[in-house]
Amino acid sequence: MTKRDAICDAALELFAEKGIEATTIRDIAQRADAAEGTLYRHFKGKDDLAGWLYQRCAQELQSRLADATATATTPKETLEALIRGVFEFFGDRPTSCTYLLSNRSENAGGDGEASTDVPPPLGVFVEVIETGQAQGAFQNEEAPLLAGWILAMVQRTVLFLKAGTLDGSRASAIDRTVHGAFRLVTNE
Amino acid sequence: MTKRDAICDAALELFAEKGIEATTIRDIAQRADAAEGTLYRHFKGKDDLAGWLYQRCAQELQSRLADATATATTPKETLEALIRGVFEFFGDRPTSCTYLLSNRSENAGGDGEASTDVPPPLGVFVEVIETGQAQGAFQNEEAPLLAGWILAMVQRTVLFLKAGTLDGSRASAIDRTVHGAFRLVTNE
Amino acid sequence: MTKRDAICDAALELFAEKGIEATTIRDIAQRADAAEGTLYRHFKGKDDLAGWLYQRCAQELQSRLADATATATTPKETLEALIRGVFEFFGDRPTSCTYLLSNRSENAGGDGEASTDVPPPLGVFVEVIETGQAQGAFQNEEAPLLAGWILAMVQRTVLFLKAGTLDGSRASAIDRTVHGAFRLVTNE
Amino acid sequence: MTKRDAICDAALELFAEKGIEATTIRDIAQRADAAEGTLYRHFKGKDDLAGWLYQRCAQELQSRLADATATATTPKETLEALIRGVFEFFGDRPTSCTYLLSNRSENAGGDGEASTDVPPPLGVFVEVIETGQAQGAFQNEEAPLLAGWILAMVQRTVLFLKAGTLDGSRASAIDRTVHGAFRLVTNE
DNA sequence: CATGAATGAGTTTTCATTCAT
DNA sequence: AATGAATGAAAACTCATTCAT
Repeated sequence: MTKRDAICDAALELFAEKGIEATTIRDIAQRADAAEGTLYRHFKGKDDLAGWLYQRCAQELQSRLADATATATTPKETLEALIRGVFEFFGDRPTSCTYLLSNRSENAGGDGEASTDVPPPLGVFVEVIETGQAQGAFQNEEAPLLAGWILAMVQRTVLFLKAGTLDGSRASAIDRTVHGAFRLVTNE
Repeated sequence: MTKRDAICDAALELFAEKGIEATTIRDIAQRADAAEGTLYRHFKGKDDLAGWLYQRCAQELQSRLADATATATTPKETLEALIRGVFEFFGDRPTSCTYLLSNRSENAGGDGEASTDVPPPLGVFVEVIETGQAQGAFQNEEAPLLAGWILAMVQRTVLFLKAGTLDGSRASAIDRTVHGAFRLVTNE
Repeated sequence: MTKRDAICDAALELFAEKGIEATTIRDIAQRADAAEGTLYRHFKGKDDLAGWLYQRCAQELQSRLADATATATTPKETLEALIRGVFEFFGDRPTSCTYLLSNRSENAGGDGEASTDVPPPLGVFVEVIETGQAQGAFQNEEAPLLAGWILAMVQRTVLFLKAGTLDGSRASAIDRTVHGAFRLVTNE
Repeated sequence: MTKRDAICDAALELFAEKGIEATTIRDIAQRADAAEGTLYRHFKGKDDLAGWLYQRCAQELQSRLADATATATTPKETLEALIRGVFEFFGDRPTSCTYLLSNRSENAGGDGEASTDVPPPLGVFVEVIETGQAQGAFQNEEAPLLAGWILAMVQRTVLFLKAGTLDGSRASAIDRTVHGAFRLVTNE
């Protein structure tokens, strides 16, 4: 593992733990066992690093969701695959996910979408919902709003799981979230 | 209006606009037309001020929701009143609401609940949902989870309203959120 | 007791406890149960107050030493009376004494003598010693040096008494200091 | 010479000249020709720096006194060597000595001994005096008290020397202090 | 590539002093 | 006389960034 990777890992952890602003270059360097100056050999600065990590996390989630939907056929199946994909992403890459969903990404994205605190996979959800609506499987609510709601539910469930305040198992929480989302979008 | 109030107002605005960390004491003092030292006569420091504002906002929302539910009789009506109460609070006190729902309050609360990024009114929602479940009006999903989901939906809708990315009117968005929440919790 | 007196008492205590610089106007006002501005009605500022207290303490010690030597006849008796007078002063006015002997008076005196950290009663001691030398009772060492040494011994003994690190009683420590001073100055 | 050393030297000088509280970080940085922030790379803050300097000075004096007593055989000789050692230390390291003896070290030491304003070498003096008492060469007064008195005398003489208020030469003042200490402790 | 001491601008904080009440 | 909120200048401290090694 190169110093660059060590710095990325350390920064991702710290950004997820304390937020970008509260994390200092020295914090990152210490956890990465690197010198402070080394960071500047690979990134323009802290904001650049944060933006880069954000993009990397978003892309990873994106490609993971693409995989998740590959085998699904109906809109309902696809939506379920998407939701499970987000949870899976959280299981495998908890730090990335925490960072991505924590609303801590703040201005890390740089673009306008981030400013509304909507995580990047929103678009995929919107597409699926629109398809479902065209097929009459989903109710006719504004698709971005439905997508936003579902993502918000997932995000909140992830936080509950992290906090350990839910009754059943992790798998059960995921099942219930899928079920909840279906209640929200399906026609009956 | 005293200088203290001016400082509170200025700080609330700035915290909502830019977040706590990005707001400097100087920012606050300038907008409040006060000297920097004046802030320290009334608060221990920025964090103390942020915590105090958080408590004040939370209490205001709390009492507003108490009022909102006063005339409601059935759980369904109460839940609707709560949701509309949150939206109303946002209409009347947009800054307080933005601050409260922005996940920017970060560690301003100081207590455990804040750490899961759950806004304080969660408890009121949980109570109503449990009552509804006892009466057989609401489905038997874990009450805190349902409450969390609904609050997450409301929060997201508020953000969409702020961003102006929704199709219909503000009133329509509120109606649709109430409707969505019902789909989530009611037994058919 | 007037506010002015309360302020003086509070300031003297705090100056003795923490030193002049480490004591804030607010500290004084709080302990005196007075407003911060009240101090400025009676004194020009903190330094003025410190100087005034220093003078008052010094004068009190001075007059006490004058009394103490009133009944003494020989230089030896007078010297003993002076030393006991300083200890007595410390017993009756511990705060004043602490302040006076603490080398904390720093630049409170304003004059040159204070800069060498020599407490004001030095002059009285010098006179007695010179008289004793003229009568052949005391050894012919430079009188200010002898006086400085004796005062230094007394000061150190006072500190030991305050710290409670001495074996015998307070009275015994005083006796022994007198005895030690005699060894230093008498001709056999 | 590194910046760190420059900062230490500058701080020691300023602490000795004006005291710790009256010395600002900017004072130190300017005299050391360093940026203010540089100080914080090496020390936690002013108090940390002061404590570190205090320890360094105390150790230096300690080791110097150890050297001074190496060739002495009798307790009397050793005591003389110690006293001359303190004066020598003052000659070679006037700043360190001034700082150490100035009662300005205030709470810089952090330990209990410093609170009684007793400079660290007290212990060495106590040992020598106890040895002398065991051999019958010194009078049977409490050893720490005798040691405290002698150190107080030396300290006062040093201040007189700095102030230039003594009649004879520096060497003579030292001789006379040794002589005075002997009067205080020897049996006849 | 890697280092970490040094920088200095910006931020927080303190506190003696003033002044309207 | 007494008050205490307000001031603002100065102090302490932080930290992203640079650069010589």
